[in-house]
Amino acid sequence: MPHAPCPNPNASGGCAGCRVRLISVCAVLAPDELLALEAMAGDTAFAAKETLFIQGEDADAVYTITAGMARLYKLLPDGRRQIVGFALPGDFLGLAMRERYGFSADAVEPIVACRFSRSAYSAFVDARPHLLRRLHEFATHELTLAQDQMMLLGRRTAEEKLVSFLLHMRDRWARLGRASVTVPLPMSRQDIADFLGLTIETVSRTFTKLAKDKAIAIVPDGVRLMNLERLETLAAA
Amino acid sequence: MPHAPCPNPNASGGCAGCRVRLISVCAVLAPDELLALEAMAGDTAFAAKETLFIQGEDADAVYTITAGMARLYKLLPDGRRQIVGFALPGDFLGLAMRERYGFSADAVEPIVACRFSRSAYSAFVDARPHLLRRLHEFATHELTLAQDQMMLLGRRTAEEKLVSFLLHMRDRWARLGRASVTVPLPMSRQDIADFLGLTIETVSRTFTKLAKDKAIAIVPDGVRLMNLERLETLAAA
DNA sequence: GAGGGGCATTGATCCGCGTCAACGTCCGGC
DNA sequence: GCCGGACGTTGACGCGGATCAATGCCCCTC
Repeated sequence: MPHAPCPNPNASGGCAGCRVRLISVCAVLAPDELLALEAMAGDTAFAAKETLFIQGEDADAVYTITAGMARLYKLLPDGRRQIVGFALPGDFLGLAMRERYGFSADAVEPIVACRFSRSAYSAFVDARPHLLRRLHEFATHELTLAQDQMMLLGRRTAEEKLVSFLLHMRDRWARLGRASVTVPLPMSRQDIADFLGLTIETVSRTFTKLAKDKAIAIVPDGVRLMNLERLETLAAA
Repeated sequence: MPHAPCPNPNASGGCAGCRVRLISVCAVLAPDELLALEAMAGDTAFAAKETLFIQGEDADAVYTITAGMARLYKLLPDGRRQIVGFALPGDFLGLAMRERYGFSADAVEPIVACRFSRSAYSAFVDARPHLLRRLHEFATHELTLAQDQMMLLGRRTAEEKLVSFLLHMRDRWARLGRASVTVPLPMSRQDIADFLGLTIETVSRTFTKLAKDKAIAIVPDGVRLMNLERLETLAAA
């Protein structure tokens, strides 16, 4: 549920002034289309740990994240969890546009998201093939990432998994204009473990080992990449 | 490379008579569009183990499989392999429509595939939003399957992996009109292992264990599901 | 600033699956 | 019908990462 004081980053300027517009699906929309979209959009804020939606629920809304990070995950009946992705500003939730959500999503840290009713958004897309094309590009990009993640989960060691993850996160932050050797990791160790198919203890031990080897330095809410060459060798192997 | 005697299943009737048309992306095309598509199509046959394309190559063609099974896989520099999917009749290879192939594909058994040059196909799609929509549905379906596979690879045990795989293959054959408790498995044990993130020995041992438990029976080129209830319990857990 | 709860780290031990090795089975060729 | 090679199965053993358990470290609350 949206929280009361909504620090809407789009408040001034609307969609045209949205700071994630150019990296989101909205980048392909013309000014008049942005205005039409704006009429459908509802900005919502979510507190840390708050739920956006749950796997199996009626998919009545789609979202573009404008601030913060969400985790997307599936659960087994016995509680085992697999995080299938982390959503950052500019990311679109609801590519599938199915009747029901295929995974659950909740906020790692406070989030602001642009919300659309699925039926309205679907009609909007149907009338705009260039937006559909954009959505398809996003979907195939996600599919490629998912296949990379299959390789990681099925065939890589714990150390390779963690290093690949760090380099991947660095690249994602870089695309958001936050290129740095310091990689923010707002998610918990448990989240990282559930993304990489490991346990929290193995994640922690592997971080410690990499830090001992001076490949990384552990800093508050993230890591600093100290030896990129070595890290890239570990990830490539 | 295509082999000489090409047993083209579409030869009589063209696209309109294609036996996978209604389950392929082509199902949404009108008769006149099928004729236009037919002019672009080239049917090709591949022998078992023959390569359709290799990861990283220029993606100059897209395919719809019309007969046989292909394996889609990624390799690490040291030879570790992850199979990201098996393609069956009706499946489309080239959803991404990127400059380069994101994975390699080769024939598990003799294949017949409908081949299109990527540039021509891309132009064809651009002029037909309903086909783009169909491709997007295929892409999001693949994405959902990929996320299920992430759950399987990251969080399931060897036995759960194998049972889930068997039930999944049964459902795929069923959608092709070959519903049966006997599940054909034309791929090798090594292929199954590389799909499930296991070794060939573990796959073999797990098959033997399931057969000893009378949950399955191992038959030439497949398995017979003997105790569906038990198998479904194992897969759900 | 004392208490407490959530998260992370570290150590000891265990075990599922990988590794290594031997053997069996099928099948195609000559 | 014998041979050879590819593929599959089975057994013995080892290891990477899971499990179990204790401790540490924040940070929040009162």
